[in-house]
Amino acid sequence: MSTQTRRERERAERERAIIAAARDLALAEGWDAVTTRRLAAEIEYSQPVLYSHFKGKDAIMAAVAVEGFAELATALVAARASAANPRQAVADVAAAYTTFAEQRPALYDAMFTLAVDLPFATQGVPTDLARGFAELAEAVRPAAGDDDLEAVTETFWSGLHGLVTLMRSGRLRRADHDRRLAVLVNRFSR
Amino acid sequence: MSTQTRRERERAERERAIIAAARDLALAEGWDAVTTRRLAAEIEYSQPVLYSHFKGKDAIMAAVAVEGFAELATALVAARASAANPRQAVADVAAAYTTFAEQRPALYDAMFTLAVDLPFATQGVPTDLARGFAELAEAVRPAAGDDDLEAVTETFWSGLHGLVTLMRSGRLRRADHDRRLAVLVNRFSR
DNA sequence: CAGCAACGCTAGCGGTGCTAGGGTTTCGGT
DNA sequence: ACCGAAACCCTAGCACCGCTAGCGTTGCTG
Repeated sequence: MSTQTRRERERAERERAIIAAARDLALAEGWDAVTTRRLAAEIEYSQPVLYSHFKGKDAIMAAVAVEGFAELATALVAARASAANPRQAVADVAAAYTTFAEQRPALYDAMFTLAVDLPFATQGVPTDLARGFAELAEAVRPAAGDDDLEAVTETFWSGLHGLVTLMRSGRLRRADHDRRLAVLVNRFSR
Repeated sequence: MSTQTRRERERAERERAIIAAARDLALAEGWDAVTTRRLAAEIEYSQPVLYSHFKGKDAIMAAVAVEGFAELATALVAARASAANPRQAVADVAAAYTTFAEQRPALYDAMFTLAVDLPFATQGVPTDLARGFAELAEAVRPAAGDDDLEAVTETFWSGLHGLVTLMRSGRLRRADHDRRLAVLVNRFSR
C-alpha cells in the first residue's frame, strides 16, 4: 500500500509541476512559447509523459485556466467587499477585472479567449468561475432594474471582456482606458 | 508597354485570387484550415508565389480583414439609415453588428481578434473601418450625455465585441443573446 | 541572336502537436 | 528467491506548419 500511495503522490506532484511550468512559461513569454517540448524539458521528463496526464496541450491550458478562475474570483471578492457604496462596488469590481486581465494576460487568454473545451454555459462550470460571476452579479444587482439580473451581468461582463481584449490587441488606445471604464461603470450603476 | 501592363494586370488578378481563396476557405472551414499549401493549391501556383504578393500569412489575413471592414460598414450604414428613431438606431446597429459577426465568423476573427499588424488606434486606419466606427458613434451620440463621444462609442463597441466573442466561444448561451443585446442597447440609449 | 532579368518551381529548414514501439524497472504470486 | 507480468518512460518518427534558398526556364531587350 505504501509504494502505491507514494507513486500516486509523485504522479500528482508531477501533474502540478506540468501546470506550474505551463503557467510560468505562458506568463513569461506568452502561450506561443509554451510548446510540449519546452514543457517536457522544464519538468525534466520526455514529451509523451505529458500525454499520460493530459489529453493534449488544450487540456493543459484548461488546467491553467482553472487556477486563473480562483485568482480572479479572489480579486473580485476583495474589490467588492472593500467598496464603500453600491456605485463604488461596480467601479471597483470593474477595475479589478481589467487589472487582472492586464497583469496576467496569458492567464486571461487561457480562461476567456482560448481553450474552448471547458464547460461554461452548461452544467459543471468550475466553481471559482461561478464565484467570480456571482461577484459581478451582486455588484450590478442594484442597477439591474426591470432587466433579468443574469442578462445584465453577462452583458456587463461582455463589456469588460471587450474592453480588455480590444485594448490588448491594440484596437483601443491604452491611454483612454480609464475613460472607457468610467463610461461602462456609469451605464451599469443606478 | 502592352506586355508590361498585361503582366501587371495578371499579377493583380492573382493577388485578388489569393485573397478570395483565403476568404472562402476561412469562411468554409475556419482560419486553421487556411494553410499556405492549401492556398497555393487553390490558386494553382506553388507556395512561394504567395510570398511575392504578401509578406506572410498574417498579411493575407489582413487583406481579407480589410474587405470585411467594407462589408461591415455597409451593413451598419444600412441599419442606421432605416431606423425610425434614435432609440431604434442603436438597436438596429447593434443587431447588424452581431449578425455580421455571427454570419461571417472567420471574417470577424480576421478583423477583430487575429491579425494584429493592422493599424487601428493610430493614424492610417482603414477608411472602411473608420466608416463603421462613425456609424456606431452617430447611433450612440444622442445617449452620450456628458461623456466623451469617442469613449462612449468605444465602450459600446467593446460591449458588442464582448457579446460576440464570448458567445462564439461557448462562454455565453446563444439562446439568451437577444436579451443581452437588449440590455446593452438599453444602457446606450436615451 | 545573345544576354539578361524576371519569374515560379522543387526541395528543404526548423519548428509544431502527437503517437507507436520497445526497454527497463518494479511489483505480485508461487 | 525467483519468474512472469504489468506499469512506466524514453527514443524515434509521423504528418503537418510557415517560410526560404537556389535553380531552371521563360520571355523580353538591345
